[in-house]
Amino acid sequence: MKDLIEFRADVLKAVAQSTRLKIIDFLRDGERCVCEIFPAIGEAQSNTSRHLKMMQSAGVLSRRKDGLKIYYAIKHPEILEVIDLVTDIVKQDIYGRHSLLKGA
Amino acid sequence: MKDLIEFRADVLKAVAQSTRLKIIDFLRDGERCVCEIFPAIGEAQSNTSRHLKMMQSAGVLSRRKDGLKIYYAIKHPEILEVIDLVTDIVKQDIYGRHSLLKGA
DNA sequence: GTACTATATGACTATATAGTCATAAATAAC
DNA sequence: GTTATTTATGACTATATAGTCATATAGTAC
Repeated sequence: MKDLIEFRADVLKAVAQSTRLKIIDFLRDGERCVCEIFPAIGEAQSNTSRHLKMMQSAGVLSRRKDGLKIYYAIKHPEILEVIDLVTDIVKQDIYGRHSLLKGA
Repeated sequence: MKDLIEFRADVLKAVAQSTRLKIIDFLRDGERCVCEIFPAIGEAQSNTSRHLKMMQSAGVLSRRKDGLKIYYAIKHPEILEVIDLVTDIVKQDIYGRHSLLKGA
């Protein structure tokens, strides 16, 4: 049976990919249906649907059905804190290291 | 060139795997050499070395050489906050969902 | 120099992942 | 019923990842 460490890895994996990070950023303002999400992030509907399902399975997104549409939302606000902390790390470390902030 | 979103994905990927989470947990108390890390987590030296290198490349670990030994440490304390937040999510959500807390 | 210790890496296998395209399933409107 | 809309999924390809084993590299002790 899966233990705590594997569940933690699953949640982290669910947010550790560019397309999924774009989805999460788009969901910051609240729930959105698939038909709003995939054009916003510039990915195919089928690929977007797979990523949404994956994040829901990991416990990162919630899913609500309303007629034809399926609305996804960020399930735990802590996920946004996680991403903001990682953004801090990147800005301190990697961005500096690669001199991407020449203009800043 | 890599953009902010890809660097964030790299950092998250660096912590989104069981073996690497074990390493990070072991490094909570401070820096350790490879010869201490791999027996502690129960992995082969070569595999441990690859994971350490990967985490250092992503900016998650620092590396210090002292004679024959290489000491790795958590570079940004925010990483531990990230993992603690994810642990909270798992305890709220996944652990509950899978009824692993029957005794709690 | 040799012998030993600690770490990294090349070559490989097996599995997982991201993405595409076509299509299925479910609901809505008529 | 038919048609249109929205989402999910099967089948597939290409790439990435985790791990193993043997060996190379770098430093220490003699």
